[in-house]
Order: sequence, then C-alpha cells, then structure tokens
Amino acid sequence: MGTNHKRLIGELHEGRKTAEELQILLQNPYGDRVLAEELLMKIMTTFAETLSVLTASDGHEDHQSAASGEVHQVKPEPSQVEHSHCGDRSSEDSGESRKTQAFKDRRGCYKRRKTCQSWTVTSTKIEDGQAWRKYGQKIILNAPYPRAYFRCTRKFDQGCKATKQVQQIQDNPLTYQTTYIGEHTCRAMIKPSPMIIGSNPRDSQTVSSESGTPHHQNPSFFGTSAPSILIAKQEDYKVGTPSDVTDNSMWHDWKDHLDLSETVGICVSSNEDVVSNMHWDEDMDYVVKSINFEEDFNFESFL
DNA sequence: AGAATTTGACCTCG
DNA sequence: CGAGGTCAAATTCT
Repeated sequence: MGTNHKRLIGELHEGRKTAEELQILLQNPYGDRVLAEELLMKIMTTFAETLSVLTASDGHEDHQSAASGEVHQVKPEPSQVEHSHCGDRSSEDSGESRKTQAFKDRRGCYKRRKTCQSWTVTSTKIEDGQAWRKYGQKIILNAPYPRAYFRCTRKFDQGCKATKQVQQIQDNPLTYQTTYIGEHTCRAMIKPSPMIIGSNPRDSQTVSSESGTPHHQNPSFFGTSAPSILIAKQEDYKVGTPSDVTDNSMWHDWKDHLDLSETVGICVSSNEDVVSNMHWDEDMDYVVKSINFEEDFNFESFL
C-alpha cells in the first residue's frame, strides 16, 4: 500500500500539473488545440492510472453508488493467455467442412478477449458520450432481453480495443447494465457530434445529433448542441473541447464515484482548484456540483 | 455512396 | 455440446 500510495500521489500531482498547463493554454484564444488535446489525454491517463491503482489494491469492491448508476469493477484474470490469432489457426480447417464453408472461409479470424479490465455500470441510459459501433446482438440464457455488443468506432483506424456490452435488465424504468471491457487506447478526435446515442429511440437522455433535432438539449451557454468541457476562470466560461472528457470510459468511473450519474460535462475552475461537474435533468436545468480538488477530495474514500 | 445496424454463421471456452 | 462472443454479408439509414 505504501508504494501504491506514493504512486497515487505522484499521478495526481502529475495530473494537476498537466491540468494547469491545459488551463494556461486554453486561456490563450490562439492556443494550440492539438496540444490541448494531448494535455487532456494526459490528464485522463493520469486518472486512469490512479483508478487502476485504487481498484487493483482493493481486493473487494463496492466503492460506488450513484443516483442512477453504479459501478462494479472486475479485475482481469491473468490466467488466460491469448491463443488464436488471425492467421495462425490454419490447423483446424484441415478437412473439416462446415455447413457454409462454401462461400466463406475467412471465418474464425477473431480472438476472444483475454485479460483486460472490465467494469459494469447500471444506469437508466445507455448513451455515454463515446463513439460505439454495434457489432452483434445475442439472446442470453435466462435473460429477458438480448445483449448488444459494441466496439469502439476507432477500432480499425486506431486499433482501439475498447468494447462494451449493453443489456437491458429492467423495463420500468428502462434500465441497462453496461459492461465496459478495456480502456480506450484511441486518441479522442474532435467530432462535431460527440454524443453517440444508443439504439433505443425512447432513451430519454438521448442527446440528438445536430441533424436530427436542432433542439436545445443542452444548456445554451455551452455554445454548441453538444456537451463540452468548460474551462472556467472565475465567471468567464470558455467552451473547451467537446466530447473529449466524456469520451473516455474512465470518466464514467470518475463521475460515478462522485455521485454524478447524470454528468455530461466537466468544468475546471482555476482560482479555487475546484473541479465542478455540471449536469442537468430532463427539464434542461443544469446543476453544478463541486469538490475541492486540493484537500477535500479524499481518494481514500474510494476504498 | 458510405456509414451504421441487423442477423445468422462461426468460433472459443467451460 | 451449449452458451456467449465475434465476424461479415445483407440490409437499412443518412
């Protein structure tokens, strides 16, 4: 625990330092956006590292609970080592004729997930601000609803291994259990419409993409129809990079830990070392919650 | 036309 | 062998 603790402190200092750099950068209206994104990713990585240390040193779980969401971390089993690769499994089809082998022998070119971190979120919404591509659906034994499989849209262009499985577990209210598998390794891109919504059109939290409904789903001061990071210096808010903060699984960990299940944006305040989190309800009223990042924020409480 | 989803075959694992 | 996870052709959407 001693070394872990040191590492945590180190990570957090690093994260804070990077956040300060980002803050300075963003005060400059002509600041390098690419650099800003890099800094942001660095900060996110810091959080990821911190969380992974925290969760790894925590044999049991249940440091969770959020209004409508709970997180359940699962440690990877180091037992399984990957075997079948695309290309190395020529052994099987030595004469075995499958039913439809006639017109497809490119099958089997996939590997089953091995050891990667996963965590489960139970929530009334499935949309999470990340870009997912559905690649399968399956009826699960003893489950009343099918399970949907998603992978990161950047799987192919950036090799991102993040996937998630979404399963409706309740109908009234509509509740989903989402299992995230693997961290995003892709670099967050600037997207005009960062909120990718789930397939359920009834999802009340759905933030429509700009083309669909030119609504006012979000507080107007965001300046865009999308959730954004707000970099705030006292009262003057600047709209930062959209999607990048929400576009990371660890953000969900984080906000759940902070009891911010509805949060879709993050606001960094410079003068008080405060991280404020904004969220809004169905009536589009937003709420700001804040924690003192300097001393009140006690990471031990996660354990 | 290209992107996203659907769907059933195929694969791995217990 | 069955359950669950993945692939990719077909289909639908934008």
